[in-house]
Amino acid sequence: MAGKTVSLKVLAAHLGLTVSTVSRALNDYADISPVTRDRVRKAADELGYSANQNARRLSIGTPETVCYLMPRQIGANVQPFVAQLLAGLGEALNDRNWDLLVSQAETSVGDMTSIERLVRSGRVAGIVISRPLKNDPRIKLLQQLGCPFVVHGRTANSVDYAWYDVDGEDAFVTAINHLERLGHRRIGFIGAPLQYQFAQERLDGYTRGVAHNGLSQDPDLVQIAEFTDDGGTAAAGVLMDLPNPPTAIVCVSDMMALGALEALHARSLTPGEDVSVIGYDGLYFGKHANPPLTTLAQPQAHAGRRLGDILLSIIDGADPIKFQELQRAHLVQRMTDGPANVDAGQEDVSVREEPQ
Amino acid sequence: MAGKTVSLKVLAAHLGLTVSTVSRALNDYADISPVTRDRVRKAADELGYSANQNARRLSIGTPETVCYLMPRQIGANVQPFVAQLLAGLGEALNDRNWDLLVSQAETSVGDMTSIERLVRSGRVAGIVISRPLKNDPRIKLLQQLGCPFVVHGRTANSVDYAWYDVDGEDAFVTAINHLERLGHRRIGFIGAPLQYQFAQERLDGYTRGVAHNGLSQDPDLVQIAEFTDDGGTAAAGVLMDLPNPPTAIVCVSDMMALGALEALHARSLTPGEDVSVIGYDGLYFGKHANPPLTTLAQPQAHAGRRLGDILLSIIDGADPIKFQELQRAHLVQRMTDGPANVDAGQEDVSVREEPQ
DNA sequence: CTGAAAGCGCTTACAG
DNA sequence: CTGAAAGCGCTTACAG
Repeated sequence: MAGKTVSLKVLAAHLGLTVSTVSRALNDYADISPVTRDRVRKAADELGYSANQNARRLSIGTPETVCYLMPRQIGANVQPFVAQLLAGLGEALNDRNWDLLVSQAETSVGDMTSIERLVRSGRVAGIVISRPLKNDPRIKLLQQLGCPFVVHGRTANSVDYAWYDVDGEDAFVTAINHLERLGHRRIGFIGAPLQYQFAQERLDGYTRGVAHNGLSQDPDLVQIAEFTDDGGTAAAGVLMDLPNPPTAIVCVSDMMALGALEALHARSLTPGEDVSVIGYDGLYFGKHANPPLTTLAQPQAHAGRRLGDILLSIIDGADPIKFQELQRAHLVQRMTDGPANVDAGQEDVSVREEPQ
Repeated sequence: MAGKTVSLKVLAAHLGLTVSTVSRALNDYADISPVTRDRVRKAADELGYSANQNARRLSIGTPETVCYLMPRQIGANVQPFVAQLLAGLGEALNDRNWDLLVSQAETSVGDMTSIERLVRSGRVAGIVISRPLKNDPRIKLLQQLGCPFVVHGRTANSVDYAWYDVDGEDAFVTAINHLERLGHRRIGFIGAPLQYQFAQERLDGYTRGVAHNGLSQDPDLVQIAEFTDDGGTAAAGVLMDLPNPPTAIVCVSDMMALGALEALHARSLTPGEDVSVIGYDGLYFGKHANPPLTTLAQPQAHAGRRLGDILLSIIDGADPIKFQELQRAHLVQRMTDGPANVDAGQEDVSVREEPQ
């Protein structure tokens, strides 16, 4: 019923003042008498006045809005981190009463078009993008458009823009070191398509860890598959069916690791005893896997907040390259890592190679 | 480098026309000569012109924007459906080039304030809210403000607004019927705090199913707990430690069901054999639970798209109460449901009641 | 301390 | 078919 929206003009008339005075009173101009200021404030509250933002933003020349470019689903994966990221971004923006827009394009080309439109039509003052490709054309576009942005993740060449990422390479070195201490010498790697930078980074970490520890560098131990649980199952199947299978497997994501567990179960192998498996992401859900999944957990909780703060700083004029922040993942030991059991793998293979 | 944003005025000057003509050419007015129209279009493309939306929307009198009020986390739960919902909403809005805003308040009171501000400041033409309370004050507020909205879920009294929901009551009747056919006579219910309407609905379904099938109506079989996996573990613990424990348990969410599985494992009970467990949500992840979780799956995929379309229809003037859509959940049988095993439960209790 | 006026970048009757 | 002008609802120099 209070459906009628009240404008500055109406409020001013109600007070017997001009819009000019009322506007300045509401915006805390110093040259407004305290008495008037309070009168105006009170009336605004009573009438439920709230400045029309389209008008205000047109006038002040900024959209006071930031856009999160939601990543498309890769494979069948849901994106459990999106809600958390948005909450954090929103928190950062709330502090100055800015708005958060969400956009998701159907295709990569669509992404380019919508970024260009979003910026050119003055709808956003900055953009956050997630999970970039190795060589992501959106970054060059944003730079050309002169639009402030921050990347959640990194590209191959990440020197000249702002990003916030978790050190996947370091994480995989950590995983390999851990497995080496448990006595593993042949460790498999289940990866995702390498056009994603995160996939490449994690493979680099695996490669470095394996070399550094003098472990087997058998190329068959590296399996790239579709970025889903089924991809993980397929890749683990290939690994375990090798003449000389690994005693441990590291996976680029928890979802792929869960798939890998299925492949072990199908071969009557016990994860964590016969074969160790380590995932990546730290999904809460892994706690309830069969058995509970050991994983490299990313510190996701503050990513959104931090990305928001960084973007606002850049919009305020800070130099983007001052914001290149690398977080560390940490190992969360649950039940799928354990001492190397060389026999188990071998035995299994010989059984399958000599059917009854 | 193309950082300069080009305005109508610049474009018009470039063409030797007035902004009036150029604007109408771009907006497909019939009274513009085809030749001019094409010339204008071409120049706009070349200069990368895109109408400033703040100005445009101020002029046409609608924000062309819709807001999704993101639910706060309940307990430790992530909201895996948020990304999917946003994608669907975005799809519906994309068709007319509208924008999607996301807002999350810290508190319920904050929700009220931000809704009022969002509407009064002319930032949004409509709002989508998720997971309402039994008696949700936001709904009355939106009605008073005269702001078009649609609810994802329902309140206790849902006659006079638009909603899109899954029939939780029906789903739980289905679950009870299924378990009854498997021979279960004592079925436990693990619920969430009843201020959420979905929690009440699902309990109603349980109650109805149990009564209809003449099963035990022992009040101890109903356990309300915190809406998390730990809550599920605690509630299942209470149920299984009853003198006469249930042979099956239905849970209001998959997350709580996963917690319940832990309680069974802790008592060396095998889910699906000794005690059946059925969850609700159809989380993909349940596939990898220990053992894979039987669940009532909600048809989530199109919720966002449908909510978006409904909201746009209402904004266009349609009567909200024409949009009250109830979807059905369906049983996804994985490994945690099975024939009643009355002995197991009893045996277990007696063992615990007579320590060695 | 307050008011009158211009301007933000569009759209859209209204003339011609 | 095109142009000149008013208006959307604000903000902000500029007078007084």
